[in-house]
Amino acid sequence: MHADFSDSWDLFTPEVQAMMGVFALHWQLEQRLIDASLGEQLGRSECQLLLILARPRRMGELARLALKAPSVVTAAAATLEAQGLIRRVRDARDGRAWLLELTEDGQNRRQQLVARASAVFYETSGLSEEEAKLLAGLAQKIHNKAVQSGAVGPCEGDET
Amino acid sequence: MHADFSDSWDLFTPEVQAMMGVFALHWQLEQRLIDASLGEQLGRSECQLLLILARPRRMGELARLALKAPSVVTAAAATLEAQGLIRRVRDARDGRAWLLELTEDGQNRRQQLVARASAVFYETSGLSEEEAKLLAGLAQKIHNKAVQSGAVGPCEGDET
DNA sequence: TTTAAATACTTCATGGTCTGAACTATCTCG
DNA sequence: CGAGATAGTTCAGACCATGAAGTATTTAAA
Repeated sequence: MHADFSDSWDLFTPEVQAMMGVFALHWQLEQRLIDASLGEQLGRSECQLLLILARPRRMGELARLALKAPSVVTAAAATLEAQGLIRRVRDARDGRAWLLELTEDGQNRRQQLVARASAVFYETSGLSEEEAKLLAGLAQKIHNKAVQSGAVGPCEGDET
Repeated sequence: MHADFSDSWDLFTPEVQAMMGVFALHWQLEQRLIDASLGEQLGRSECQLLLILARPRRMGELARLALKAPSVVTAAAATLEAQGLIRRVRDARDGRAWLLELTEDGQNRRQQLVARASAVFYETSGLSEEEAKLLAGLAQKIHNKAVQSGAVGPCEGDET
């Protein structure tokens, strides 16, 4: 159809162009990832958490990394736990905090999700593997910066 | 801040890394753009529409380009019109369709928004101008592809 | 010309997701 | 021990998007 920007993409500044690409990719990824995850009750937050959980993390950490409110993580964790994908363990170093870690099922499920995400990524972005790596490089900078600005918190002692 | 991935970013595949950067940037941009637009009643959709409206477009076109349902565009257009930022004109070539075009106020508002978006973009992404251009290049491919897959329409051949 | 089907947009009810405030439990420090 | 900070939880309300049904207009066939 004639609904692309081939005629007027140049009317946008590079920054706006970048934004529109980001919006488009984000929308497609979320949409198709969730559609693909049907059969289980995984929503957006659950998928995102699963992706981030490459290794055990505290819930507060997860909230900051996913740029979500803590209450969202609580809800998502409850869902994931109910499906046996994660386990909650008290943080030995701070009895207030929970560590979320993947069960064996969770690890399998995560692998599937990562594979699915890669496929969807290439399908919807149309990028080559090299371009994807390029984007990944930019992404690291972006994500780090975003997490920092999002993390308004003055140093809390959750580190040591 | 201890909540970054400096310790484990490499645990993710490049595709997942890219996704996480995209998610982060998208979230920040939407959030901060809307916060900045307070004082007027501009929501996410309204901002997005304003950005796309570099030149008059039909509502259906806008829906496809923004990857939203037509009803969302209807609602957003009503808001923008109520604020005097856009004007609705019947498409001379098809009396069923409306063309949305910016009023003079709308053009000013759009310029502000673009400027604001650029600022927010650099602040939250931490990218250089060159990197932004790089990202913009990838973005065009992405957006085109996304719009195409989204446009399931029985529309005649834009090849493919 | 008349009529049926397709298209562009609108309206509305519904559901999903996020936010923010108030709450419990635990830790830290004096 | 007690005050204040921090980690997580709960819940109500707002926001946004979806999808089905409705109106107006065009297109094309009878």
